Amino acid sequence: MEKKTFYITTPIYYPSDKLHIGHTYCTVATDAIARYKRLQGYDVMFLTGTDEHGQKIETKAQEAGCSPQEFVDHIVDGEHGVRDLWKLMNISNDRFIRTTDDYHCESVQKIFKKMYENGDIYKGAYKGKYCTPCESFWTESQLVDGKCPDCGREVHDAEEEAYFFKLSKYADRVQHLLENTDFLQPRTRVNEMVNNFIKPGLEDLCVSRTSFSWGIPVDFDPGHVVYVWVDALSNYITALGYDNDRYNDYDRYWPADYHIVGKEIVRFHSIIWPAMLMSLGIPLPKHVYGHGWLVIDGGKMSKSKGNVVDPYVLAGMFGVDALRFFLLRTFPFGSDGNFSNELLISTINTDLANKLGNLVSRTTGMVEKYFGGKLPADREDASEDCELKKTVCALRDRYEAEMEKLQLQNGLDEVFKVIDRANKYIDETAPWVLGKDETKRVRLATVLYNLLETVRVCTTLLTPVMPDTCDKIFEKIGAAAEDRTWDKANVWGTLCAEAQVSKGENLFPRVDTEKALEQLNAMQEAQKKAALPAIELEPYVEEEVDFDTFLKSDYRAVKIKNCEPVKKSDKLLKFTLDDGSGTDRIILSGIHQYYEPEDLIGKTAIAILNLPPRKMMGIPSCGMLISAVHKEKGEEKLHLMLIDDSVPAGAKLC
RNA sequence: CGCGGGAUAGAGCAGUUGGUAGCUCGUCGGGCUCAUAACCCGGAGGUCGGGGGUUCAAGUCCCUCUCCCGCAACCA
Repeated sequence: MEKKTFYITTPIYYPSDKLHIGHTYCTVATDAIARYKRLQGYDVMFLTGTDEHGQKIETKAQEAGCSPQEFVDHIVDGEHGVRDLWKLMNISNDRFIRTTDDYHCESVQKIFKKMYENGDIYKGAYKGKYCTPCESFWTESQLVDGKCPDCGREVHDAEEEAYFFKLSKYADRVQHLLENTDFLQPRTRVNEMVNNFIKPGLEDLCVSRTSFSWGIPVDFDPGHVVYVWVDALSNYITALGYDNDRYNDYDRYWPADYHIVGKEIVRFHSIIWPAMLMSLGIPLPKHVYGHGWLVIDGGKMSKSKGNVVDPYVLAGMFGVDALRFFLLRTFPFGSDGNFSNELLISTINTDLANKLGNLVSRTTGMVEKYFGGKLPADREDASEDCELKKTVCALRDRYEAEMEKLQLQNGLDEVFKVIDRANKYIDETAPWVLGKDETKRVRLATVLYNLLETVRVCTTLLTPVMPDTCDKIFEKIGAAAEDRTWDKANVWGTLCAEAQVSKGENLFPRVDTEKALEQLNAMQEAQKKAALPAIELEPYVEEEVDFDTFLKSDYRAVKIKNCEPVKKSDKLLKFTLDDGSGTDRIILSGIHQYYEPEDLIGKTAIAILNLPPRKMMGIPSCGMLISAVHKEKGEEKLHLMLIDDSVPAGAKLC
């Protein structure tokens, strides 16, 4: 009989930087689900990979002084790269796709062309804010204080020729999909998508660019490269061989059962991706699951905060399985979870060392101590065994119910309830008392066998989360290959009556919390410092500015007559200035995080007056105050240029 | 101003269709000695963010307010 298939994917990660604990969380979770399905007997296809194109990579490569391809090769295949990380974390992906793979590029060109030919992609103009020195387009919302977020310089309206996908055409069908099916999970994500993106009206989507070149060329229009959406999202089908000859599994595995994605990219997977597939006329994936984030102290993990957690460090200190277990046991999969080293250590000590590890240790220890590692075959049941047996046999179903909802933490919780029960059972039956009475040998053997069986079932169900550790436990309790299956996980009495049992090494040594925390803090501190340059300067402008142009810039000393925060804005301050002309001048400047308004009133600053007026938060700003900017240890620093108060208002700088 | 999420014992969290408020850590007391100073039992500790409403009954449903976090579109 043909096995049922199960196709599951992680996002393809963007290798502009090393991956962190958040990526690891997502991939480990997906891996555990894939392993769970394999355990159940499914024919599983588990895909992960990297999304390697785009301007950011192009820029990063330039900074590193290598080609974009060399840059991504290093991050993906280099030491401590993406592949290394997944190998370390024992990720069982069946396939790994890179969007720079030849077959993927070919397929994407065909997909793009198909959508163009069926009329869903058309040529138009992409309008945005353009920063000439950076050669970058930005959206209004990306701008920092109305300026280029990369270099801080002024941007101007510009447009470039681009291809657009008729996303709007599919808005109704997508809305129906989200609202009336279980396509997008957990359900809480649905409102977010519909209210934020669909109801205000879906705009057509820009799917090509000419402003950078690191991407898949549009084959029928040189100069254009395919922009991220069509390129990246297509990976889920090209990796199966859609429109290419590299693989041949599309018919077998598509549509996908689950795309597991972080909540930040739910939008792309639940709106754009289905619309693209509708356009291509191919079936939609069954589910998109948007998991939560690991946050630190309630806030987002970020490089600038210097609180990014390195999975290599944690796996090295505590072991891969302990880390995998912690990630899946502790956090509810659908919502955010608060990560901390303290929590990690306490989870390892409580669940893994004290409960699971200790249960295995005391059980196997007693089999060795009282029976030399091999139980006799005779049994003598007692009434107190019934409850344990019933609980253990019912465990698989309870676990399955949670796992099917992808509530991994609840599934694990069910297993640990049984482990707790087993530890209690030892207390109730007091084997050490039985051990002192020669006439109770058979009863003692029964108690220990019941414990071994309990351990066997729990271990089977923990395998998807801790594959290596579970193998070790199976070894210790003498479980044969056929005792380790899903089918036997709700059957009592599977383990051979005279199985060879050995105690061996402890599975999870207790962690000395104080020492470990100290070590971690020291490492993270060192890492933080090493990663950040002491002082970072804006890149120098290579291009020359001719003298006449320079002279056109009208820099003047100005007196700050008044200064107040702009309502509803975190950053903007509104300055009322005396520029010597007799008329007040209003300039807005986004420096509230550096200065309090009352500290600036009465000071003398420098402004350029003849910039075209520009509205921010509805208020026109006539000019710009001049500040000196740089970065210290990665932190943006800004100093407003204040000059001697004896300089009169309006004095020209030249 | 918009959208979404959150607020439950000292800390971190769970609470499905409304029906005696749970778990882990910590804390206090007891038990046990097979085990990784672990394990087992018991106690203390909660006006379930504030206010109002529906109901025989609300942590759970409705309204409103306060505070925290995130998102705001072509940015993975």
